[in-house]
This record gives sequence, C-alpha cells and structure tokens, in this order.
Amino acid sequence: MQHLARLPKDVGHAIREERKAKKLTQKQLANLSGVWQETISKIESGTANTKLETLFNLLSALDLEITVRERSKASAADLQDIF
Amino acid sequence: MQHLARLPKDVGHAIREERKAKKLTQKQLANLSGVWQETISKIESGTANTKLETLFNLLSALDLEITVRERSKASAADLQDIF
DNA sequence: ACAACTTATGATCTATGGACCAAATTGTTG
DNA sequence: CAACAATTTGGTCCATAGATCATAAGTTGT
Repeated sequence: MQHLARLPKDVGHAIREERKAKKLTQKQLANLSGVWQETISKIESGTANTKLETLFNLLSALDLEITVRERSKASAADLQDIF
Repeated sequence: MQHLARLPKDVGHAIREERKAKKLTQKQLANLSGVWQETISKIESGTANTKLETLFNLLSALDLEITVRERSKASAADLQDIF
C-alpha cells in the first residue's frame, strides 16, 4: 500500500494505517520510535504540526519511506496503487 | 523525477532540486508559498527541523506531493525511478 | 572590478512542538 | 456490565521553528 499525502493530516492517517497494519499499539510504536505515545496520538489525529525529525522517527520505526514527486493528474491514483 | 526521502535533509534536497527544475529563486518560492526565503534556505540546506505545515506549503507551491510507502528493498530504486 | 541578484547567516521575539505526568474517555473482551 | 487496554485530552516546562530585519557571502553578467 502507498499513501498519498498533500496535507499534514494525510501523513497522520498514513502512519495510523501502517501502524495498524503491523498490529502495533501507539505505546509499542512509541517504544520503537522514541516518540511519546501521546504525541503519536496527536499526529495520527491530525492535531499536531509535527516536526520532520519526529515524523521520520516514526517512519523509520514502521520501516516506511516517503517519496516527493510531481502531483499526479489522474485522480484514480489518489485512492489506490494502480501501478 | 521522484525523490526518495528517509531523512529530513533528503526532503530539503528534493525541494531544492524541484525549485531549480522550475527555475525559481528562493525569493520567488517564498512569495508563492508564504514561507520566508531565509527559512527556505535553512530547509534546503538541511539546517532546519521543519514543521509539516511549512513543508506542505512549499510542496503545494511547487505542485508536489508525497507518498508514504513501505521501504523499497531494491537499492537501485533508491537512485532512479525505474518503474 | 563592479553592480545586481541570490543565498546564507545571525540576532531577537513569539508561538508552538514534544517530553512528561495525570486523568478522562473510548474501545474491547470475558 | 465489569475490567482492562488503548487512545485522547489537558496541563507544565523547555527547546526550537519561523517571522522579521540586517547583513554577509556567493554568484553572474557586463
């Protein structure tokens, strides 16, 4: 699965889905990433304007990476990985 | 082109390359994004631990988006868009 | 070499993120 | 429902991001 993000909250959603896909609780992810569970809660719910460092700590703990690219024109690609 | 990012500074590099590809100066991007030129300088050089909001302001001004995905195993994919 | 532009650096101030603790709320499951 | 686990919310404190201005350093064209 790959998650498109154009707004900060999209990133929170992606984190939440990937965490759940890996069957981790926020507390467990907190231990893995070094980010406080409360902070993860805020990030996932889109309440936090996270710093990049914190975000990458979470991504790395979840074995995720991000790619920066030109905005896709096809709106179908926004919802699903069609490639 | 698509840029892989596993560390905050990778994002700065991506921004810089995309800005130059679009032949914009930091000042012009500042006007487009609402982010200060000085801030852009620090982000591009990896000196700043940017907030997500600031990052997305820049991405949006450059018509970029990011995708969150599982880390790719193939290291060849790290350097080039092979798909 | 000089002017003009672009990028980087340095300082101050304000706002806010995140560590941290506690309590409340929402799930979930026997 | 009761009991427990998971998540959210709220507050304090400290560190730092970003706005803002000034200036320095780097670049480019003439």
